[in-house]
Amino acid sequence: MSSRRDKNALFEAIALMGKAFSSPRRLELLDLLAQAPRTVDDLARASEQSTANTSQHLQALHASGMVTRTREGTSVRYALAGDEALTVWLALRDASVARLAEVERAARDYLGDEVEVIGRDELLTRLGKGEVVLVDVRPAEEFEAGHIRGARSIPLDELEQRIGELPAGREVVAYCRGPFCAYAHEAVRRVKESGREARRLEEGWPEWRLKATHAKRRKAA
Amino acid sequence: MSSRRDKNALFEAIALMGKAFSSPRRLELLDLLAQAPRTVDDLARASEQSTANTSQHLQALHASGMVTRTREGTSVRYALAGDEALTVWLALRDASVARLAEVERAARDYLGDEVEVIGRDELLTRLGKGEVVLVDVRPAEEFEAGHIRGARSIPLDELEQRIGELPAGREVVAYCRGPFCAYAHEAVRRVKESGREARRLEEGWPEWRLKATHAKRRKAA
DNA sequence: CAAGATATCAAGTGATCTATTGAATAACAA
DNA sequence: TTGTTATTCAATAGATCACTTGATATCTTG
Repeated sequence: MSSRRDKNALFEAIALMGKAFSSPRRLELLDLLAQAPRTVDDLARASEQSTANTSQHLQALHASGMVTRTREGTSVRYALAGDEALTVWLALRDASVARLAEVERAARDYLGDEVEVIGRDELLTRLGKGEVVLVDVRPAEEFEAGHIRGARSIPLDELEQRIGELPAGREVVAYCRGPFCAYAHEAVRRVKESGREARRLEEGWPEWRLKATHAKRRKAA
Repeated sequence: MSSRRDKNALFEAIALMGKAFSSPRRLELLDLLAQAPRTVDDLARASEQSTANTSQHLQALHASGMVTRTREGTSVRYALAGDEALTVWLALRDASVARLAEVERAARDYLGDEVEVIGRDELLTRLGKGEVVLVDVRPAEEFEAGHIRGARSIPLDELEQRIGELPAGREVVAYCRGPFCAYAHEAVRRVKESGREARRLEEGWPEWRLKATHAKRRKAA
């Protein structure tokens, strides 16, 4: 009992999953998969790297237990492996923001000026009163794979044309993939330019969904 | 806006923290630090590796933002960097158990036969009724650094001599560092050999503490 | 200030990881 | 079958990482 060999084996096994988080490319793939399942080719295009390299990283992620893989005709669809996997990724992301100044700096550079935010609770109460209109500005496929109840889909690149669709007199709230996603920031800026009130939802879709299922489970118990 | 360079920088910054989890040695150090702050020398002994190597890994962990460092006279004390850090580590640990068969196998080899467990809620109600006696079987320093309210400290290697201290007629519940810690398993086996009822608490100290502070915060809000 | 303990640094070696290239395979459609 | 598309494999060069050894720096105590 308590043998060094067994203990090493245990931590080596955990490190197998840990390796998933040691490469920026893999993290970007995880971030994309947190929105919706995708094919290799799709992920390669979205992360702007070669297909071969994407495939190799995806295989590494699969070996680490973070993603699942299903063949669909000629292509292969990868998906995040359950809520545990999502939870780890979100925890790492949040911890890195909290503890590493580099991440905050990089995020500021990437996202541009901060815009006003609204939190989960306030959004829910104002949505209930019909005071706001909630817009999902991610690409349409991601909206279809899952979205916040009551949101309408206007992908960022259609916002300019379709801004008239939004009912007047209500504040606009935009959300996208998460705190590092530039879409909602940009959307809020554009809506405000058109002379309307707008804020960004603090949460992105993955963390919203996770909190929602937790709440449901707590209620059920 | 939305430039590839900035996006890469962002994920590279997060991967800085991610690298903390890619080495089994570092994971073992994190696991130890989740119990209590410790000095380099102490950690080197506990993880059975050279001081120089331990120091290097600890510096890597420090660079990754997972641990803090304070000089104390001639030695340096490392500690986990806040609840965010603990949360990531626990999330990774749990996800790896859920997703990787290798971890379960390694854990079984290390821990030996499973013993009966008791959950958080049942323990709390039975503790309230005075039906159980809760024993912390970790080393005394870890008990001193923090423990479950109402527990008494009997380190595993003193259990044999001190087993008489335990009030008769009450079930014994033992806990230690977490699901991969062999102390509680072994303690339960020994207590049962002496003819008393005993179970192992499912949670270890770090996750118990984290849940407790969450509950407190929810209450405060 | 000298001695002793603790931690870190520096250099080196073997191992592992990353991204690239071009070839190989699998599923499908004509 | 043959061609087309999507994915994976194999080989490789360069970079990074892990661990060792021996020297160095820092703080405390006598």
